[in-house]
Amino acid sequence: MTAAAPGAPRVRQRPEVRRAMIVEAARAVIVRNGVGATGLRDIAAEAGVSVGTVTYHFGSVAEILNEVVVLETERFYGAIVIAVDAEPDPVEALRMLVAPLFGDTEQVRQHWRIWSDYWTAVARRPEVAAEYAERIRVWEACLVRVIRRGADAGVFRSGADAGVFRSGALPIDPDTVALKLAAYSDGVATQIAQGVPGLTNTVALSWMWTFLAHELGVPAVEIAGTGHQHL
Amino acid sequence: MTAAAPGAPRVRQRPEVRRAMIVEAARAVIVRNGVGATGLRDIAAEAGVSVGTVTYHFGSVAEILNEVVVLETERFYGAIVIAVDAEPDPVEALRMLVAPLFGDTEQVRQHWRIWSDYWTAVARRPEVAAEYAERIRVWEACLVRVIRRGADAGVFRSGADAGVFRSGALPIDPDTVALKLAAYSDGVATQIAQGVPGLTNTVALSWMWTFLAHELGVPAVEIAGTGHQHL
Amino acid sequence: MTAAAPGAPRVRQRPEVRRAMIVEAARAVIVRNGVGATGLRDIAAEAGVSVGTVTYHFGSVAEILNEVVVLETERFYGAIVIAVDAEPDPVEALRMLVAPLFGDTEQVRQHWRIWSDYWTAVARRPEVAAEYAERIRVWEACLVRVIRRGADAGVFRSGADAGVFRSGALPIDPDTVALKLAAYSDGVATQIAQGVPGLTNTVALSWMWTFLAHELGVPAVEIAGTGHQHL
Amino acid sequence: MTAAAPGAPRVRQRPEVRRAMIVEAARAVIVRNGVGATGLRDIAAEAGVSVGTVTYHFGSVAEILNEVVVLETERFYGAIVIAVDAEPDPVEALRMLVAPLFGDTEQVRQHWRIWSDYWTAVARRPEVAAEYAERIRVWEACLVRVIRRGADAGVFRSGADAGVFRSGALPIDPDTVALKLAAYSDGVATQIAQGVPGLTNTVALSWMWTFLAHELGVPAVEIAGTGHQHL
DNA sequence: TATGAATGAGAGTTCATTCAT
DNA sequence: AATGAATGAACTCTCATTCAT
Repeated sequence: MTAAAPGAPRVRQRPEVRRAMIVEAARAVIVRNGVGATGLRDIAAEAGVSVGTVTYHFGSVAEILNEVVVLETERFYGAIVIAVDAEPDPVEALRMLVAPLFGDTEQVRQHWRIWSDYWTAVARRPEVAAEYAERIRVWEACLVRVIRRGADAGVFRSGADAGVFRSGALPIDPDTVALKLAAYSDGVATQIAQGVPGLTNTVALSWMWTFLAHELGVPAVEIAGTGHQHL
Repeated sequence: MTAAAPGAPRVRQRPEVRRAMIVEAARAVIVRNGVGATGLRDIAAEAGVSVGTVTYHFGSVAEILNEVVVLETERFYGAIVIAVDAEPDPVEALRMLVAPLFGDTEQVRQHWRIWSDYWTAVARRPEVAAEYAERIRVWEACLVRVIRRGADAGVFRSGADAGVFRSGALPIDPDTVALKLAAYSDGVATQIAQGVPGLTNTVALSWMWTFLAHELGVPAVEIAGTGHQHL
Repeated sequence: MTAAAPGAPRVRQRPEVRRAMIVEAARAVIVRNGVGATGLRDIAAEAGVSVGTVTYHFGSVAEILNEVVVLETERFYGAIVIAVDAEPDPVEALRMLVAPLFGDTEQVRQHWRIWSDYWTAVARRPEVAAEYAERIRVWEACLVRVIRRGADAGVFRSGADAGVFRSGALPIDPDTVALKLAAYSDGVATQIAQGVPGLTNTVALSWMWTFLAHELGVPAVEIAGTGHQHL
Repeated sequence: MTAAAPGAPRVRQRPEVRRAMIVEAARAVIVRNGVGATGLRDIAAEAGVSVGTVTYHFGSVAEILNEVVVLETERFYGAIVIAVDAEPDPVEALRMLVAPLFGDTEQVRQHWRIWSDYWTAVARRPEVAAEYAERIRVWEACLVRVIRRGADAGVFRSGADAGVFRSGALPIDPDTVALKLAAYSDGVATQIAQGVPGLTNTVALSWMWTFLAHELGVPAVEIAGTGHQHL
């Protein structure tokens, strides 16, 4: 709880500062209680301000929730995407992009919690999602770029049927592979969030490497061991 | 609408019958509006009974939602699981178990809608999930059995690193592979539900086959072509 | 205050009964505080029920206000209009219709209070007014009928310019005269509501008779004296 | 919109100037939205100042509304009253005083809009009305003076019962006649505001002349024709 | 068994007013 | 003189739950 003591002196903040504080508070409430249980009064209490202050700075609760997700996205992926786009080696870029998804930190766990809640909340409101989709899908867009670079450079090769039948070199479709990986990582993160025993972030990450090894033919060398341990 | 005609005499039903009718009505409302927008009044109206009748038979709305998911699970997977367990050929059993996930029918779409909504709603209430986990995870449990049979029979082989480096025969862990597939299928179904362009059930199913080809070495013959088409 | 004591036992009423009780309570609040100061909680308190009960029976506060005006209209004018339409003598019918407007009773004062408030509140929402206009304008419609009967029978004659210049028999337009009288009575009632000194209902009524004497040539015999007394 | 350009430097104004600007803005908002929908923020936005500035100059929103009506009254009636009091001929003076009430201009329509809204709003607050009554009733007070002059000069004569029975010369009560006309004009203006079909300002004015012809015996010559046309 | 009127806490939102700057 | 961030009470409306019938 960051909530100010009752009767605390009224402190003025510039709007962008106060907005940021409120969004931060809302993020904390969402992480603790979930999007569905995040109300105006919870946010205000967490931010240590009155409800009036919250509605003064935001037109609606939905606007706050959207801001939280946008903030979360920028904070979580912003630096990563920049670094990845600057990395010349596609294989290394791929590692830099995927590894943070299942880092073993509280920040990662909170990220997935916000993410999964938000998607379900907006699933029935596609018009809301559309407005934010572009800003939110930065990770996936970056992944597409990385895959394309690797495919063009010839370091990624389609392994879709590797070991099953003798296919020649199939062309890689970056959009498809990116979507597959996004779906897979989302699904795995959801399972983790539900507390499946033995499914840690480390294990999840090894699964991603295995998946990419099949899809793009990249070696899953460094952490090869972890992928095979029993759950 | 299943709602009874207005003014129709409401017949007395035995509790289990009335409960089933209400759960059926609740399922319809969830499919139409989503779990988050399913209220007591909606359920009662859909069932053609009063709100009092609903609360007479159920202790809370949450209980109804749980029942819906249990019913959905039994209905969707019940016959499949029995047939799969009776199928001697593990490869055929695997096909029988996975194919229905992304059949191109309204029933399948409704199933995923209920499923994804429920998990997110329930993610914050692990005690609820635990009570129902066993009954809900029948598909996954069946998958574990099938994989174990195939592994024991030697028809499934670890293809985790197939085509990447020359690994010898790694042991298959049925629980792990089942969990992976469950996560993947959930993630893909969520993407479909959000209307990703080009991502149809047919495409999704081909992705599952590809995934299993890598994980278990089973040939993805029948529908091999679809998996490679551009999204 | 009709409000029930706190903790009073929950009493069930049939919907139409409860609705009527709530409308009655809303009427009392409007009379006391005005339409603009009539809120959900005031109505509930006055009716001795919870706010939930009010919203259970009415979809919105606006619906209640409309019901109050409709009730008020029917109660105030219903019997009068029937009697007037049954009265064969147009002059007598006219007296029966106009006299109640400024009867010296609390009911009449309340009526004008509700009436004036409602019209102003609704003036900016013509679509609301339209729905209720027909039911509300029963008095004016009845007046039109009476004037037409009297004009047809030749007992009313245009006195628009009587005493000013020698006009022959001008045709009477019932709609116009009715509208004039409605406007005049509304205006006078508004002045009374604002507590103009010396302006009583009795005086106001004499003004109506004088007005009609000029417009329709009916003698203002009975109360002729009062019209000339100094305010 | 009178609102200042965004980002424009806000000049310091002397209090009476700023007050006048705010009252002017409030008038515009009232005309556009009605008294009931005129809030502090609307006024501030319209005036191009902050809410703080508005409350710095005015103790409450009600005070602003009162000022608007006082301003409106002075502006609408001020010059008229002066001219009327300077006009030696009572009949001509009467014409000069009544004609502007239903002139066919936007200004007139705005005036009645403000006027009717205000009266209903303050009807429940007699203490407010009292404070402003004197300043607001300037028109009525002037009318009283004109009638008295005309009566004293013998050019107005009581026509209360003209054409009905042969009364001798009844004494005219200027206060009563003025109040009657005020009530009538208010009532008719309210009907116009509600959009009664066919009821234009021109027709309304002819009604006023007819009314005064009866009450004071003045000929309704100039526009005599319009008073009789069918609505 | 079944009903549905009644409840009241809690939701988001509005808004006149306060006051530190 | 002017600002505008901050306040909190009050608003309408929703809804799962209770319980007398």
